[in-house]
Amino acid sequence: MSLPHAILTALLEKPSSGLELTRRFDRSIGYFWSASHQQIYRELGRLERDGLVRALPAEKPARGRRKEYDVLPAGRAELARWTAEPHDPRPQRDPLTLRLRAAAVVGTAGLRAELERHVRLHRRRLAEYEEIEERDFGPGRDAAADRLRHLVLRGGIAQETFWIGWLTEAVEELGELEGPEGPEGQA
Amino acid sequence: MSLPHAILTALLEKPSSGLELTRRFDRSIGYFWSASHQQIYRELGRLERDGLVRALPAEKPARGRRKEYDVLPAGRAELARWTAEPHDPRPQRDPLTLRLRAAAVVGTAGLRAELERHVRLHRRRLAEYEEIEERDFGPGRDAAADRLRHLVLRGGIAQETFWIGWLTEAVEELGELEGPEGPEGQA
DNA sequence: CCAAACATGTAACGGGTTACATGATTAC
DNA sequence: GTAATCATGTAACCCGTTACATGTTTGG
Repeated sequence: MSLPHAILTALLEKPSSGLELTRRFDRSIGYFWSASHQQIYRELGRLERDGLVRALPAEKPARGRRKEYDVLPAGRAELARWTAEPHDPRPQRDPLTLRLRAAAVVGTAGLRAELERHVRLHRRRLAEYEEIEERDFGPGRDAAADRLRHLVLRGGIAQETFWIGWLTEAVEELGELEGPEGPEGQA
Repeated sequence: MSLPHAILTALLEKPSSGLELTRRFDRSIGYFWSASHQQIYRELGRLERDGLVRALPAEKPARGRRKEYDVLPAGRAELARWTAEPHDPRPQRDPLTLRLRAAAVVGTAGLRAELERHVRLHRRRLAEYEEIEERDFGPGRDAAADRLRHLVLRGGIAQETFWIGWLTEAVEELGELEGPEGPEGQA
């Protein structure tokens, strides 16, 4: 039950239409909570029905017409409640690790290239983060109000750094198992 | 679409009943792919229907009677296919990070204690991993066949280490924002 | 005999994904 | 006018969660 709270957070930062939210869930917010436009419209409907957000009055509301939302007091209260409430970490589900375990049984054919591809993806993501850090939190720009935002960004950077390091180790390990000639299939 | 493949991997490692699988998904496999018994029974039914696994013949199959499964050739082939196939990393969804971002808008009240609780949870998980590492991969015990399993475990250890480090930093940051007297609510 | 533990399920529901539908605005 | 783009939606499906149901074996 986090999507509504992600939307409330986004709308408190800046009132938006569904499409604008979708765009923001592809960038900053999407770095730690992604959502498709279908999810967002469905959830906006519920939040409006439940009195947590409202659509700003438009002259002629209709399908295809831009609808801007902002957060009502009840929405802000609900977000504050949820933020302070304890939640256990979600159960782990990492397909790539699972595939390594599977490879121990059915063979490592093809996995090495895939791991290298993931290294590249994580490197790209890390570069994005570092660019944002330099732009938004460079020397002399770290305003006190942005401390939490910077903290979150550093978390993303550390996370990507972890992936790159571990995946690189995994590639080396597979290399030793497979030998220099390439994959051998069934181990 | 990873649950069936997690089950196939588990069954190839060792043919099991539904309940045994459930137990294993609470320990080793569950460290990177968790599943409830309801999920497991539902999925075992589908895998059997699709000819990927079979229930070992029992004299009188009935509800409440133990049913042991093992993997058919088609199941092994499907697992090998899936393991080698490219898959993009899943979209990020981290509620704790989201809550930090929300806290930047509605205030940090209560969050510090929650972060400290998460640090404790991750420390405990890390201790489990390190215990397993010492038991299974201690000096002189690192057989070549277990290289991949050890690699996966080191990944878990690095991941937990990342969380502990970042969350500790987050606690300090909140401490500075809130001051020594405690939370102040709305920032 | 009865309780506890073992063991296998069913049903309902919400979230996330994919595919598709429809209307409005803008640029050519 | 019409094609592209902006913008909001609907429908169907599967996965994961929660709650509940039912039968079997074991120990006292």
